[in-house]
Amino acid sequence: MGRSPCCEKAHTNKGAWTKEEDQKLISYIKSHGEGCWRSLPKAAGLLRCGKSCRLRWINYLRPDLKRGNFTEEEDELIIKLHGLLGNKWSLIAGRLPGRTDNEIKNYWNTHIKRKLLSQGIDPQTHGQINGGAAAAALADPQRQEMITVVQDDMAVTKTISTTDSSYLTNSRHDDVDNHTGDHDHDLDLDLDINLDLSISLPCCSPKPNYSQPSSQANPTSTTTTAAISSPQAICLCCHLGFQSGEACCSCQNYSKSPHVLRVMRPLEEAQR
DNA sequence: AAAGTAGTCAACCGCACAGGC
DNA sequence: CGCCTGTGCGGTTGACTACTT
Repeated sequence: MGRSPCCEKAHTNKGAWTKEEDQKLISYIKSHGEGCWRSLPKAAGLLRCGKSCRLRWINYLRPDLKRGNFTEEEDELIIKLHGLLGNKWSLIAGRLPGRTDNEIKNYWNTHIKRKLLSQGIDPQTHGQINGGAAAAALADPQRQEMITVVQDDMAVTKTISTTDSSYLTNSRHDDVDNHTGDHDHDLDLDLDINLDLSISLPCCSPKPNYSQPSSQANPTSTTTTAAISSPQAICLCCHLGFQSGEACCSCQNYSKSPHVLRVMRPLEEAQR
């Protein structure tokens, strides 16, 4: 069937953005807010495709972007998150305040890949290039990552078994829902998933939407989850090597900030 | 100084999904 | 239920810059 083009390409500019275009986009979004990207270019007086506007805003013009070099801590976090999530750049970016998926993707491809290769680590499997130990560990059928999800508004949780290693290597954010559908027996509940992982750098600058009234409307009922209350689980942050309170905001602040996803694993696995 | 090469990163492309109709 | 639209994502490209010869 084929999709219709996202815009009338014959009348749109392409390539690098000019300062004038940037200014138009910024001032339009400042006064009207984000959203409705398809109609935005016309409304803002831009000869650009809506997708192009969105990309420009998200990757370059957004005021909360942190420009500049990545820190060692960010490096570490990206590597660890990539080991867990694969090429899910948007999810990884969600854990790095002020960084965009495109930026992280570029950084991965230009810096981290090379860094890992020079250390003899396969950037895809995160295993030793000659041994592949980590990849083997990932494929271990005994391995069970317990992901406890705290959903923003519904104030409910669910636990996902990720015995299937494809969950870690192939799933998109939205595939998780498919995954849950395919493995209902692994689930406690059949609900939507908020993939807002509660992993972040020590600075832990909160995302703006965390403070939205709707998210805070009912914080108390979400604070108790099976994983939290269970002594048989540890926080992924801790598992990844961060000391409690160092990078793991959720360990310390979880009860205060329930709108997080905690990736947990059984204690016996962690103790192995 | 010029040419060639490598590295970086903004931007584009195509695909998939959600939701409305 | 199927089609269509809007949006977001990951992969890729290509322009620009830095470095080397």
